[in-house]
Amino acid sequence: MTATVVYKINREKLEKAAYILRTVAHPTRLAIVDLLNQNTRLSVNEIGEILEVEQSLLSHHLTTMKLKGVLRSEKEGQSVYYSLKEKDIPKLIECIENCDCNM
Amino acid sequence: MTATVVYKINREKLEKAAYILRTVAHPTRLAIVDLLNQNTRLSVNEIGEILEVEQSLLSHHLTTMKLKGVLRSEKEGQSVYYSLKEKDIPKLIECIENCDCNM
DNA sequence: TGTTAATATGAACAGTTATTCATACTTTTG
DNA sequence: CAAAAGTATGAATAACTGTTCATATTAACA
Repeated sequence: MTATVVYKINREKLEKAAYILRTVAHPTRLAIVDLLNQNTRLSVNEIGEILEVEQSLLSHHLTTMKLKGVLRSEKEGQSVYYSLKEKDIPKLIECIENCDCNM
Repeated sequence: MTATVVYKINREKLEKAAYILRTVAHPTRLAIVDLLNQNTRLSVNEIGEILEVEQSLLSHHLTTMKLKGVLRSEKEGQSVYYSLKEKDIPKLIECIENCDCNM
């Protein structure tokens, strides 16, 4: 017997969502999103100091997040400033923060 | 010069959040969450039929999600019914669905 | 112009995750 | 009680991801 349930989200949307979630599903990267949600923009250096992440590793994270459409960057002198490209993403973080679940 | 920003989320919370996100950051698993959000509970069989996922693969996914605290299960006869353990998770999905971003 | 600061890049490796396949377990039914 | 239905398990492998290290690039500055 077939279940009488109609499935409503399409594959494409699911793939996209999963893609974004994967991009953000990392402690450091979550921290970056949170940080950039509070500060509009920060240089790589500043982020590195605040989060205490090694230069190269941080750069890799930032590059990835930019590549995947989560961040944008603008160069100014020697510094590169990163900011959130998608304002919807912090909402995700908010959900998680406000959730007092025992997971 | 040190950035004048205080960082507010702690490591532990970030790890937890990333852990949950990783668990859910997969098209099939997102679909499962969405499905169980609309239907309170479904058997493995039903989920498999609706999503057209192979038995063993689905079982692996469900087991993982249960193990990580996202789902719960109850056996009834031959069937095993899965349901959402954490009601906060669908909120994440909602965020994603309502987001018309170009990510 | 040579040195320093800020950031990026790429290769290498380790670790994790997804998928498949074969098989096992448990419950129902003929 | 044998067969079928529903589900789980474990091993094997492939694919992906995170991290480190060494090095490159670019801009500022003495």
